[in-house]
Amino acid sequence: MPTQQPAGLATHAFAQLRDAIIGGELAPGEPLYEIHLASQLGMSRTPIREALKLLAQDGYVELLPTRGYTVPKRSHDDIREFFELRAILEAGASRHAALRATDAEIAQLEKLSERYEREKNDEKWNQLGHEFHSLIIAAARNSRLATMLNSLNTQIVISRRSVARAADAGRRATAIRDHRAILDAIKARDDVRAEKLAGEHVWRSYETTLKSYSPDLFVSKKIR
Amino acid sequence: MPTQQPAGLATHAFAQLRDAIIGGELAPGEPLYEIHLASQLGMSRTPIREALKLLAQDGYVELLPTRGYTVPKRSHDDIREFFELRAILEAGASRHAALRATDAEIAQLEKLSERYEREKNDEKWNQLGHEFHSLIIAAARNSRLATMLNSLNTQIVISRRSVARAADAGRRATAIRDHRAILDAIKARDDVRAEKLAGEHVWRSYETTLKSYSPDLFVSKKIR
DNA sequence: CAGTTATTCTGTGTATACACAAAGGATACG
DNA sequence: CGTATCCTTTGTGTATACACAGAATAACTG
Repeated sequence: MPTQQPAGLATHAFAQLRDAIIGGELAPGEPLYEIHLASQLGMSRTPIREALKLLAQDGYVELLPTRGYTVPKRSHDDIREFFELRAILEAGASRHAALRATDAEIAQLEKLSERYEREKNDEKWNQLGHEFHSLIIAAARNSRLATMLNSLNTQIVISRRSVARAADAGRRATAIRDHRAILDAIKARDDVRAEKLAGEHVWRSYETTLKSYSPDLFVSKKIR
Repeated sequence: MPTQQPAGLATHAFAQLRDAIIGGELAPGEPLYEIHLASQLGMSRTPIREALKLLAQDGYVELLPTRGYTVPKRSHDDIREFFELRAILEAGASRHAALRATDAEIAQLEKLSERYEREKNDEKWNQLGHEFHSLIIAAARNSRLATMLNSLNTQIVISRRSVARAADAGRRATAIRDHRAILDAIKARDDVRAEKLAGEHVWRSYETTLKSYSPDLFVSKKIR
């Protein structure tokens, strides 16, 4: 039996709405009305309200003055901010992970990495990549950092959904090479290199995302 | 006339409670009851509830299973996480600020820095230091990063309040030297150096905070 | 017919009543 | 006197009713 600790309608509404937004069933720009959602989810306005307030604080929805909630549209500047932040945090996490990961964690990373390199199915491949990052984050031993990064990563997923991008072969090879390099740095306990590589890795994924988001506006920049 | 845009009792309650926690009027470990706070602030439970939920998400209060809210006690591990996170973010902000700050912003930083070095009053001196950091964060051009850092910084203030520390002469001199060095790096548009210096600066402030928090448990570590 | 003003309609903001679960203490029983 | 059970108390979780503000629309006027 899974963890059945808090329950609560508000929690349920939160998860339900968040997944709907991530899944793309609620498109950006779409208005969200408490009353409507309440009847739709079979509960009163109160728990819906709480869920929306929480979602708003995480950036999943936006509250217009007194006119209601909407799923926000992401501007190019928003995308940039997301990835900058993620690059900073992921780099920091990798640095700490290089110094703090247990041998068992490193072995697990190695295993994950091998499966990652072999996996053909796009969906599963993405999932494995996500697990790899999560494990590094866990090894960094900073719960607040972990919470932020996880929230940020799911939000970035939203941005990607909105452009229906493809995982072409080139991107795949690059990602695999990046992951391998980061793992090697962690195994060598080289925190400085792990930090640098993780930052560059995120930056590269930013470039591909941006490219598919709006090809004509894309300009290549030097990685630092 | 000041900005009178959102208003709302919930917003008011949020600010009121947050300031009470920061100010130390609500001590860590103290239980917070919706009903009590409601009558105390002259409003109903509803806006109080919202404020508490939001405060909980920011880490200002903690929600026990179904037994109510409390102001959380900070463990040494919490303090470490705070400062690690702040070091990572502040370093990243400084790096971007070095590349993006306008000449006007740099001039303003220069001015602030001079006042900072001269100011004798402890209270005002701290305030100026905070403004210095805020300006750098603003120059980094990342609103999400800014929001996180500001929230984090006020929470760190809480940890400090709880130990009533003194700004001794040594700490003051070190801080002034650090700020000057960071400013120089930004003026030189040297993002790598700015990043490194900002990280080290936060780390040093961690050491002093930890020292005053529990002198006997303090162990000096090498800065990286 | 255009521009201005009422009015209604739709949404959130707030207050309040009730449901329910858990902790603490009193009481009955061994 | 110790222990288990029941009851009361105290708190949050949820539902609902009302207040209020803004936008859209209808009506009115020149």
